[in-house]
Amino acid sequence: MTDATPIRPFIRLFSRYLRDRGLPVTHQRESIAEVVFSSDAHLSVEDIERDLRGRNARIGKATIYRTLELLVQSRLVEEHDFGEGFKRYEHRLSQDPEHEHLICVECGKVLEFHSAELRHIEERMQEEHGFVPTRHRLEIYGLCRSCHEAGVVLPDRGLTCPIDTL
Amino acid sequence: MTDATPIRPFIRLFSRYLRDRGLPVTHQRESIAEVVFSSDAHLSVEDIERDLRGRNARIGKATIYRTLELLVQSRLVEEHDFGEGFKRYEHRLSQDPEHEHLICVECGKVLEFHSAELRHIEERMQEEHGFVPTRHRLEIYGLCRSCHEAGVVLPDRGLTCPIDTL
DNA sequence: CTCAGTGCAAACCGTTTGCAGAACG
DNA sequence: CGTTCTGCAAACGGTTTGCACTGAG
Repeated sequence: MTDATPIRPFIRLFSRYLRDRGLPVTHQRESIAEVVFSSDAHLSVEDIERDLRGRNARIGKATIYRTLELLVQSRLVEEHDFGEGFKRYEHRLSQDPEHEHLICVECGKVLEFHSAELRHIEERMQEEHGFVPTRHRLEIYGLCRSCHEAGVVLPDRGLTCPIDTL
Repeated sequence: MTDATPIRPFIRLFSRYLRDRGLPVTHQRESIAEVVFSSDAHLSVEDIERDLRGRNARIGKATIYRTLELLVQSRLVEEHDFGEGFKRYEHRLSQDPEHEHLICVECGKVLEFHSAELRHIEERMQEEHGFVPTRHRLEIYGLCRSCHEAGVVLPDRGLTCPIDTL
């Protein structure tokens, strides 16, 4: 998100979500929403915690988790698990609400892309398997341009040729 | 895998992988491989542990984890994380080695499907972003036919209309 | 004033690790 | 026989929970 993008309206959106459900709008919740909406990155809870400390907001980790749960429920924020052993959070405002991820296994950088093909795949699943899709996750792991150009090569530790020994 | 499929060759394949690296081929490793290759399901460590007990093999959980690591390294077995808080394991023999997953969020059933489109998407990423793909993960979550026909509906707890209040 | 939220610390739970004793090669 | 493995139990680390206190409505 650029600095020009005002995040205040997004926080108000979250406040509305809370009020609609009769939940208190606390300073902590607003601060956490502010941090999440201020970044276009895929934030870990640790990232959020650090950012809050930088803003002189002393908020317990438990509150961060509890507030993220609310943000995810409100659909304003999406939860990701890139297999790092912890979750990451990304807001869904002012960007393509449906996008997929390219994840560099070397440097951890995350790029986003859009895929029209997925809609067709989902339709096919409904036709062929009677499966009603509600959400999906497409992640492509590999080397980003800079890591690849830096000559990084990934080790292959698998069997040389599985088939010919059956 | 049908009962007709002999799993012995698969276990031998794993033994070869171990021998090639100078690693001991122990009874425990063979038993664990036997369990994993005997099932076409997506097994949790708990599933494997239970199955081993059923075969009167008393094997510690740590050994199961350590052996699964070897099986994954050998590329004979694939590790999955469907966001349940634990991992699942699936062997890659006698089936489409590259396939994606349909996961029913109601009953947990997992269906597999193949998508030719993914190759094209990966090629596009290389052309457009210079990203070199090594592996991917495509999971579609939703309701399987039987759950959908049973009338299961998923709750929508998000904001009614995010945009119009900005 | 009342009910939910917050902070802290302890609990959780799948997974990993350290170490003494057992097994493979 | 030396090296690696196994089993047990303790450690780990991200996340969740219980509870006394604080604060929003």
